[in-house]
Amino acid sequence: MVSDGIDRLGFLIHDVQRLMRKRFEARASGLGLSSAQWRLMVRVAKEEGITQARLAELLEIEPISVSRLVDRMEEGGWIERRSDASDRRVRMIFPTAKASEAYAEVKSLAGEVYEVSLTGVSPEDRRVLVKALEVMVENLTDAEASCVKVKSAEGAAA
Amino acid sequence: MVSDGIDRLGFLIHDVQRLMRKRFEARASGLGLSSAQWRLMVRVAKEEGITQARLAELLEIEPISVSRLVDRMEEGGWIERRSDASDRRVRMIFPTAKASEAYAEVKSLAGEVYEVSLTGVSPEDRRVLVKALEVMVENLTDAEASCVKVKSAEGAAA
DNA sequence: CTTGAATGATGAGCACGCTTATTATATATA
DNA sequence: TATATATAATAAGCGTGCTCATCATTCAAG
Repeated sequence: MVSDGIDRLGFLIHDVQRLMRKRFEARASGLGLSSAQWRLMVRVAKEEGITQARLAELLEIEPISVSRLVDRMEEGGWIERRSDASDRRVRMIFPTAKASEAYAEVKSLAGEVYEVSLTGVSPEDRRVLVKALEVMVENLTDAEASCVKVKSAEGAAA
Repeated sequence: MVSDGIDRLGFLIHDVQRLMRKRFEARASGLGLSSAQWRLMVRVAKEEGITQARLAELLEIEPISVSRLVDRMEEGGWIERRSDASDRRVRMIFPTAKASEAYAEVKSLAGEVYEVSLTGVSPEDRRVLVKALEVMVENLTDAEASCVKVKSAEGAAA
């Protein structure tokens, strides 16, 4: 049915993601910051004192993954855990001075990767690309619900 | 400078890849096949008896990663390692009957994921999307060489 | 034949995602 | 008050990528 490259969409997306991450990490490795850590850092910079649970929600990863990521970032001196006096269950996450200083530089690094990857793609096509990717995220996020339903149904049946 | 979404390109690509993988695996979990295993399977189906080293090259992952992946796929009954009489270092990889039987079904599953994710994206925009992704893979593959400091070695020596 | 480099595969151990289960705390309700 | 449920974080252990190191084998030079 599709011979226009759609049948390789998954492979393409996978490759682009892998190559972008690889290149970003080659650039940022001098700082000792991985792409996963950078994603988390962006959220912490936007909302200092954010909780781990909220980070998990925003990053759409599991709380345990945040826990491990924060462990390593705390070890690396990027962020700091502080207790919340009003709710002793939560850990509030703050960027360190080191993180605040590196922020603009890393953001610029990410921008460079985007520019390199989009070389030769027209502004118009860039808009179409971004729009298509946004639609895909929406479609797949919606789809997840029906997916989870199926899964829990399976689980209940089993 | 960029307020058109390009500054979120990495996050978008990351999210789409993660969601597509998640959805594919939710569908294929009944078969016990992960997306990484499926990528390898496609190569093995196209070239039975392919070596692990060649798989690493085609999949652009490290030989050790292929080794582990093949371990689990052999355990899962998807592929079979055979020795090469003419070179006792190599392990030739063959699909099992189970793999051959499942191939069409899994391919169809992948196609479904693509269709879901592209719902609402016009044929024209799909072409632009695929083309842009292909260009990005090229740019990032080229860039990789210049990225690693061995550019001089490659450029001068070659 | 022997030595040494190159190649194919793998082991050890790490990063970052996951599922499942546990602990501590907060909150709603009998 | 006592109990039940919900929430925040973490522990244990797995999959899939990585780097670095190792082993066996092949091949090129001597």
